[in-house]
Amino acid sequence: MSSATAGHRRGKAVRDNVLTAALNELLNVGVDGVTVASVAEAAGVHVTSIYRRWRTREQLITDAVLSHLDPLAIEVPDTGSARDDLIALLRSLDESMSSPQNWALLRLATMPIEIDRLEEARRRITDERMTEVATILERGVARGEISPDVDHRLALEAMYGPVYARRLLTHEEVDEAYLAGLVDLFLDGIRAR
Amino acid sequence: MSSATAGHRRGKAVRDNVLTAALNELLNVGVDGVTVASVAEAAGVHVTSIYRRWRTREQLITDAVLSHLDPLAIEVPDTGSARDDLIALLRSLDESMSSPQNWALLRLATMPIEIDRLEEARRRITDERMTEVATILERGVARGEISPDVDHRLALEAMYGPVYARRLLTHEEVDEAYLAGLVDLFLDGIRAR
DNA sequence: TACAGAGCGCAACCGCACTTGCGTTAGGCT
DNA sequence: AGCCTAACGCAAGTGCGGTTGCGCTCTGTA
Repeated sequence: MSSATAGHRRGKAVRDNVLTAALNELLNVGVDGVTVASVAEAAGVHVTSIYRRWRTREQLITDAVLSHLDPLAIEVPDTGSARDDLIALLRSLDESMSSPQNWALLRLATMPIEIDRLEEARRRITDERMTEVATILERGVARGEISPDVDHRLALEAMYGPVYARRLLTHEEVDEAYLAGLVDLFLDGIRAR
Repeated sequence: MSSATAGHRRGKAVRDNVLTAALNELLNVGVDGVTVASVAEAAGVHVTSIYRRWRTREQLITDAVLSHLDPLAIEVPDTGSARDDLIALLRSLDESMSSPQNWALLRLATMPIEIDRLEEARRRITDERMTEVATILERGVARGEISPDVDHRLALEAMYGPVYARRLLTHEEVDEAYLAGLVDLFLDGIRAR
């Protein structure tokens, strides 16, 4: 009794069923189309059982997305030129937002909910991206293309920000010319010389 | 009858009452706290009448925000240095997001709703900001600080993007050091020289 | 003044998120 | 084997967003 595993252990199965059902619903009908009732039915579980484990619909969706997170597994681009590497990096960021899961994750992040796991996942993803941008920049430094005293974290935010803004805010298209223009701007700066 | 003003003209009063009531509710309880019922009660109007004019709660809120939009009326900073001007510009952008109205507008923009007036308002605000950044950059060019062949629109997006991203996505603090770092990055670029 | 019809009040209704209370079942433990 | 109890099933209910149909009321116009 003193152990944490008192009572039934069917809980695990229920949890797994619900989460996969929720993810399927999410991929089929989108973030806004997911209803707790439909998830419950698809999982062969009662609505009450869902609300016992997840307090809100948002937490359920968040958990479903996080527990089946796509392994980013990005090939760090290595074209031989820092400029092209950075463009490829931004393109891969933009393309990743086409995935329903990642898009759902992004939209959840914009909502005024404090979910620790969300915060943690965002940080994890950011860290992965950080290593990529670090690799690219360091290769660029070795080639003499990139200044050695660049704050990687700041550069990451500066380059990702506009792409996020277009996707989330203005909903404008993110085409190749835009990405190239951004990277060139970041490379050369706007200062006169 | 052939005129567009057939029937009652009480409509105008109802519309105004509802919109100001909605805005008050918005300022008091926040975007998510606004309920159509409470707005109706505060406006002395029935819920049905609201739904006749605005199809959804989102459209009501959007209309309320847009019809009472804060006149931006930004003083274009003129510190004598393009760097400080740009920092001040970003700071004023960030501060504007502290306003409940502007914050509501921003959050509405991130939602998957197609509201023409929202699109239009965003464009209008962007255009106003564009003239500011253009002024700053041109003054910088005249002083020899800024390169003359900078795409103003791209520069605007590039500098605003990270600020938006922090506010909307990571919810990290936007402090003076961050803004200064961003501006310096944009000024000098990351290319080695 | 009287008509016409647009605009509003009103009530009833649906769907969904979320809650509560209680009965039931399925494990782990002695 | 048999108890204990956590976890689930179930039913009923609340509140809010959104919709519909009908009847009344007010106002511009004939």
